[in-house]
Amino acid sequence: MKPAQRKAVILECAKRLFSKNGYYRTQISDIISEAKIARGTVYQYFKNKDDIFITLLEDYYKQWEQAMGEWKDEIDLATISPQDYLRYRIRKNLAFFANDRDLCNILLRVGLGLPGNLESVSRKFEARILTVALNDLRLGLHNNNVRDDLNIELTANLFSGAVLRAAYFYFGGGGDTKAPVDVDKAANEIAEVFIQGIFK
Amino acid sequence: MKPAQRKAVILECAKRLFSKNGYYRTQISDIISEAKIARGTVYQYFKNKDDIFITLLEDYYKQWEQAMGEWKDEIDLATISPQDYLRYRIRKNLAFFANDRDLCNILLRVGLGLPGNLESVSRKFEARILTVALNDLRLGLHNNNVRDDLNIELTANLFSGAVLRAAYFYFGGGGDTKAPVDVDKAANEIAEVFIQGIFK
Amino acid sequence: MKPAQRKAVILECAKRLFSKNGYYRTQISDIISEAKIARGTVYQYFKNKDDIFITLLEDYYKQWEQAMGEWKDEIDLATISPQDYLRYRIRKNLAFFANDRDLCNILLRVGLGLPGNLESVSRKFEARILTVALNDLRLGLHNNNVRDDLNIELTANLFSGAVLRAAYFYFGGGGDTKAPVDVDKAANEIAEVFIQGIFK
Amino acid sequence: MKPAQRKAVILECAKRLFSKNGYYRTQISDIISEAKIARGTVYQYFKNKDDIFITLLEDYYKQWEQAMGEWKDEIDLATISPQDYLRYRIRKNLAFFANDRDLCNILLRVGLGLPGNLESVSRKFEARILTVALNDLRLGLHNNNVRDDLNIELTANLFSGAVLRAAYFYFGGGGDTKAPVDVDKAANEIAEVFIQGIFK
DNA sequence: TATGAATGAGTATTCATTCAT
DNA sequence: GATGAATGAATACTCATTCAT
Repeated sequence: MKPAQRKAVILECAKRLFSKNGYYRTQISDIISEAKIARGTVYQYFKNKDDIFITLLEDYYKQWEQAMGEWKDEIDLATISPQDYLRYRIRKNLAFFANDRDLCNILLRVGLGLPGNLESVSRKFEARILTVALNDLRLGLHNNNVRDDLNIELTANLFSGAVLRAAYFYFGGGGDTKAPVDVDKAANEIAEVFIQGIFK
Repeated sequence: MKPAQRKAVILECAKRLFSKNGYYRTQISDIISEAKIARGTVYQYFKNKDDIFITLLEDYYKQWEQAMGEWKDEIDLATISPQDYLRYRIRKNLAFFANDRDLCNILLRVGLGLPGNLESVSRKFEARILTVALNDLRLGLHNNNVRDDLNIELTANLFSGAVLRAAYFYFGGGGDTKAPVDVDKAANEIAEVFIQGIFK
Repeated sequence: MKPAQRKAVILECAKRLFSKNGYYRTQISDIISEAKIARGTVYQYFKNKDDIFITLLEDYYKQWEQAMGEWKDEIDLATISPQDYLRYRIRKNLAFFANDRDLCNILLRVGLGLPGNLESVSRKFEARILTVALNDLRLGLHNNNVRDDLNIELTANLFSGAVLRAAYFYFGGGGDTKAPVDVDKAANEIAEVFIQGIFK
Repeated sequence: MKPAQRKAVILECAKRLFSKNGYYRTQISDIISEAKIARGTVYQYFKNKDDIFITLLEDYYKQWEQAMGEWKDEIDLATISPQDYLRYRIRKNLAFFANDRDLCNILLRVGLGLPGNLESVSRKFEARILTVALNDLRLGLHNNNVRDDLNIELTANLFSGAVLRAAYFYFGGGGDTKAPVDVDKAANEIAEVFIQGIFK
């Protein structure tokens, strides 16, 4: 097996375990028996247990940023309606989280209680999601699409809280495989709830 | 000091520490030095560390149930408009979480990664909040106030995700004391976002 | 058993083991089985393995300083001959090292190869012994007792190297108990070798 | 690179590292990165880490024996004075240790705390140095040059302790290059200290 | 009831050595 | 011969819990 593959295997197993059991209850012993490798091998690829976790989150963070940044090719900002833009954003997020239940769990449910250094990585991601929502609202305000009296900071929190919760509802959680979700439909339904309350 | 007082002191200190550092990073040593008691004394009042955490959550759960159940005296279900009922519910929740930042943090941010037995307690609370939202929506549907095409299970998730996030936004988080929040105003603002999307 | 006693027992056992096997080959497991205590107990009294070693050396260093400083009551500097002063110094050192074979071994044979932080402690002691010898020679030079052409820095090294080696010869080394040594006689014999070469 | 060369490179690097950090703190990783070879290559030339260390010491031991044995061509035993013989011996030793600071450090400061098997190699060398000194003294006694009342076993210890310490003083120790030493002058100075005390 | 010294199972990490390529 | 990824035995240290005083 090539090094890159092996590193990927370790990450994959670690992800599954962190998702299921959290950081502390996942032990190096679990990871190596899951990945069928020797104890020392983990330390060939990662400095320590933290490093595995951070790598996982950072990778995911980068993927999310990339996914969110792809819109330039998918929609036409000049002509799209604010409502459709919102639908698009929600769909994009849902689709992203739908991809990987484990990372979804890790991001949405592992927070406080991580070793201090890891917490900040987790927070960074969360903060970024909030910021993107906030920026979208500001843009809408600037374009005169959003209700003038809207408390946009609060609304960004409501929105991101709601969407992440929906992602967790659909894609996260325990062992039993959930029914496949129609992401487009779900995105539209979420959008319908917010459209009236946000836009003019 | 009377036993009941002493137990309360332990809980108070534990709460503060769990809120700040999470379950694992809070050690018995921290609790006893904060509570200025001897190591063994903790075990006079609690079976073990888990027991402290569970007691904390269960107490909070009961308080929440009670707070949510008080509406019979505060509003008149027969005459209240659906919109006002929503506002009332949101306000009620915000006011509850506003009471105790530490418990707010514990509930909203400590989740995955607890020892198995604790996780279920944490989940139970969360599930209950969701259920209440769901029941409210069902009631609204039954009373013909809520949009017929609304996916109420999803919406309950959106709603509870949004409100809990707002609570965390306003009341939770780190050390710096946040500015006092006008709970009524915040509740109304949240309601405005949802009213149009939920009701007919 | 009182805490102070227990700490002393740990130090005693650790000393014996460090003396016999050196720092690295002495394991916490060895210490606890020798001291008949639990693993965790060691860490009630010492921060870590280093701390035990440092405590041992620092204690010994203090004892040595004290022993060397007692001369004010034992001899009369105003009337003592340089030769007798030398004899006295040697006897003092021999007597000190004769007290404790284990510490003798630790000091004289454990040096390079300690963890970096411990090395400096070990060096400090050695350097101090050298300095005392050097100061004595300077004093002799000043009092016009010592040969004018003597390279005193080199001689201090020769002298301390010789005396420490003699201490190790008489008191240090392996398991078999050596015959009891007449410290006074040995000190005089050592002195005879140096007196002619050092003094005018 | 030829095998013999490669083996020499490994030994050279290992020597430098053992001298600087001792046996335990020198790791195979250090040696291979210093020697710019692969991990496995070390084990083509040496059975294990111990083998490197032993080889180093044994080589040095042989060199020392050879150097000490060359006197037949350099001095004339029949005519040399006991004093000159002593000077010669000291010079010979100093010159030998002056050659290689690293081996000087390893021999003089790495002792107790080596893995059991290595310790004996180190001791053997030390014992040999002592024996040579002892034999010289016995010879002097036999030739009626040495003081009749001299404790020659003790004196051999004093002498070897002093000379090794002087070697360490002049040639051993840390990173900063010491000023070049006039070995002849130093040898004479050392001799002056001992001559009067040893000889009739 | 209160204490805090003692306990020991549990865990991350290291590093010499091996062996397939 | 040379390589370096893989191995796993070994080891220091943690921390919830107990129990004699």
